[in-house]
Amino acid sequence: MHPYRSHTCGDLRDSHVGENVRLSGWVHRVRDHGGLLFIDLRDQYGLTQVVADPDSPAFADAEKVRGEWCVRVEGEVKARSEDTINETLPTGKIEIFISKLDVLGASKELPLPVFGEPDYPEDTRLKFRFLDLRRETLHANILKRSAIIASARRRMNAIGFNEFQTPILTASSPEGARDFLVPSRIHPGKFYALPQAPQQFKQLLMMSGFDKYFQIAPCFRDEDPRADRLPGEFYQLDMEMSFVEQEDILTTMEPVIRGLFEEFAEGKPVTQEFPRIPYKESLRKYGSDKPDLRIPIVMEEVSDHFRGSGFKIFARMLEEGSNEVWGIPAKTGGARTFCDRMNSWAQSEGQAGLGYIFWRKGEDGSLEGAGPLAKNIGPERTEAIRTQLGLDAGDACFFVAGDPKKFYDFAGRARNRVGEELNLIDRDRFDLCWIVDFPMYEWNEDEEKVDFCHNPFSMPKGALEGLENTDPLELDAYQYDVVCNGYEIGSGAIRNHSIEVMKKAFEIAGYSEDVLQERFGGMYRAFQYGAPPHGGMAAGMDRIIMLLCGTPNLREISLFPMNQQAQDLLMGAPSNATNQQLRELHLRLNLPE
RNA sequence: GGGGAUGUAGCUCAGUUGGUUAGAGCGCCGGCCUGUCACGCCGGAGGUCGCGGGUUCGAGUCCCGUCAUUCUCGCCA
Repeated sequence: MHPYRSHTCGDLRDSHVGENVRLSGWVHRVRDHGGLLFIDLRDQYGLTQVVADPDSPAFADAEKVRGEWCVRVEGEVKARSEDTINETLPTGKIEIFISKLDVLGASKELPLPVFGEPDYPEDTRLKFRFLDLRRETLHANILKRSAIIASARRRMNAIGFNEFQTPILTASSPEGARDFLVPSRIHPGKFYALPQAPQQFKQLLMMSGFDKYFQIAPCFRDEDPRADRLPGEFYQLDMEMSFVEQEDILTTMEPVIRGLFEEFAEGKPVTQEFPRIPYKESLRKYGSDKPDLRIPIVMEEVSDHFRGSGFKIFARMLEEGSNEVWGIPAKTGGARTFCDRMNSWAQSEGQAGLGYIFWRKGEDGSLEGAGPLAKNIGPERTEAIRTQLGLDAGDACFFVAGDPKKFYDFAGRARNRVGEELNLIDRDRFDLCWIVDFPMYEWNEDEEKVDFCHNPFSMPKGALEGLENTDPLELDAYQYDVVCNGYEIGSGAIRNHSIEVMKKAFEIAGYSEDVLQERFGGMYRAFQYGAPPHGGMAAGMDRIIMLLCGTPNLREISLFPMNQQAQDLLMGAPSNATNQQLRELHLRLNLPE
C-alpha cells in the first residue's frame, strides 16, 4: 500500500465496503462523543467520515487531534446504517473504522478557521493565505481558475495559435500607466520596466512572421487598486494575428470567449451572438461604453417634447445647440416614493436632482401622468413621451438634461440604479457584446490638446486619408472592447502598420517623428521592413474568472494577492534592500520625511 | 493625494440619557457524553473599549487630534 494513501478522501463508496484503506488529509471537524469519536477527514477531493471507537488502538491518538492537523489513518471501510447515511456527502454511505492514526503535521491554534469559512478580516486571511486557500469556496475558485486558463489555452491552440513567452524585464513605455522599475546592476542609473502588457512585443512577433500569437500574459501596472483591479499584476489572454481586418478578430475570438463562458457558466445562459454596438450608440442608449445589457433599459432622446414647453429649466437649456434631454424609462417604477428616492440619490451624487414623470390610472380609469414635470409640460406632451418610450400605468421615466458629453456618465449610473432598485436585472445570465468604433482621439481638458483615446498604434478609419480629411475628434478607429454584464473584459484593435500613417497619427496628437523614434524605437524600425497588416486583442482573465466564479472581488479568485496598500502580507513584500544590494545597484535612498 | 464609513474578547457583533464589576454567539481550554455530521450538556480562560489629549464628580458613550481598516474620486494608453 502507498505510504500515505490508498484512496483520496473523495473516492470511497459503498462498493469499497470491507476493504482496508489508508487516507491522508486534514482534520476538518472532530465530533467527540466520549465513547465514540468522529473525524471528518478532508483533502482536495472530498470529505470522508472516520470513526474511532474505544476498542480501537487509535482511539487515544484520535482524541488528541484538533482542527487542521494533517493526519494519516488506516482502517476498514464499513457501510453506514440506513439512519446514519449522510446524503449531502458523496462518501456519505460509508465511513472508516480506524485502527491506526498518525499525525503528519500538527497545527497551532488557528488564526483563521477553515471549517464553516466564517468572515474574517482581510489582513488575517492574506497573512495566513495557505489556511485561507484550504477553505472550500476559495479553493474551488482557484481550481476553477486553473480549469478556465487551461481551457483558454486549449481553445487557442485548437484554432492554430502559438503561445509565446515575451520578456518580463523590458523597457519602460512612455504611454499609459505607471511602470514598475527594476534597477540595472550592470548599467548604473538605468532601469528595466516590467511590461504593462506585451503590446509592442506581440506586434513585433507579427513583423517577425509569426502568424497567430497568444499568451496568458502577466501584466504589471503600478496604480491604485479597486475591488475589480488588483494592485501590481494581473493576467490577460493576449492575442494578435496577421493579414486580418477587424471582422476577422471578432469572428475568431467570439467563439473562444463564448465557449469559455458556456463551459464554466454552470448552465447560466450566455449570449449566442454578441451584438456589435458602436461606441456613440452605447453612450446614448446605456450611458456607458461598458453597458450592463442585463438591465432592460434603453435610454432615448426626448428633447422635442420639452422644447418650448412649460418646464422652463429644460426648455431654456434646449435653446443652446448642444444640449439635449434624455429619458430613462423605468418599468414598474411608477411610485412617488421610488421616484423621490432616485431624486435624493441624484442629489447625493452632486446633481441638482432627477426629474421624473410616473403614470397611473386616474379615477375614471384613464391613464394620467403624475409628478411636477407632467404638470409643467401638460398632458399632450406627457402622453407623447409615454408613447415614445412604450410605458404604461405603473411605470416611470426619469430625465437628465444638458450637454450629453457631460451627463452621459451620470445618466448611465442612473440607468444602473433604476435597474437594481426595481430588480429588473436577471443576475443569472452572461450578456456579452462588442463595443466598436471607439474614437481615435479625445480632447485633453487639462493640457488643452488632442490626445490618443486608446492605443496610439490603432488604425484610424480611412487610414491616412481619414487622418488628413476628418476632424480628429470625429475620427473613429478600428478599436473594440468586449463587455460582459457591465465589465470591460477585453480590448483590442487593428494596428497601424504603415509608418506614414503612424507619423501622421502622432503628429495630430502633437508628437514629432523624433518622439516616435525615441519612444518606440524598436517598433519604428520594424515598421520599415515589411510590416504586415495585423490586429488583435487582450482579454482580462482575472475579470472573466471573477464573473464565472460569481464574486465581485478579485482577491477571491487570486492565489496570493497583495492588499490594498500593495503589500504581500504572507511573503512580506515589499521589503528593505540590504546596503550591499543597494551598492551593487548604484542606488541611494531618498526617503520621505 | 481628496471624500465617506467603520474601529469594543482570536472572530462577528450588542452595549439605553454620560453612571455599579463591559456582555452575547462562534472559536479556544478543561470535564461529561456510543451515532454525530453546524453533535449536545457543564465549567473556564480571554478586554489598555485603536491610540493621544480634552470636557466632566464620573467617558466604551460627548469634543479635538491621530492611526488603522474599507469603499470611493483622482489614476488605470
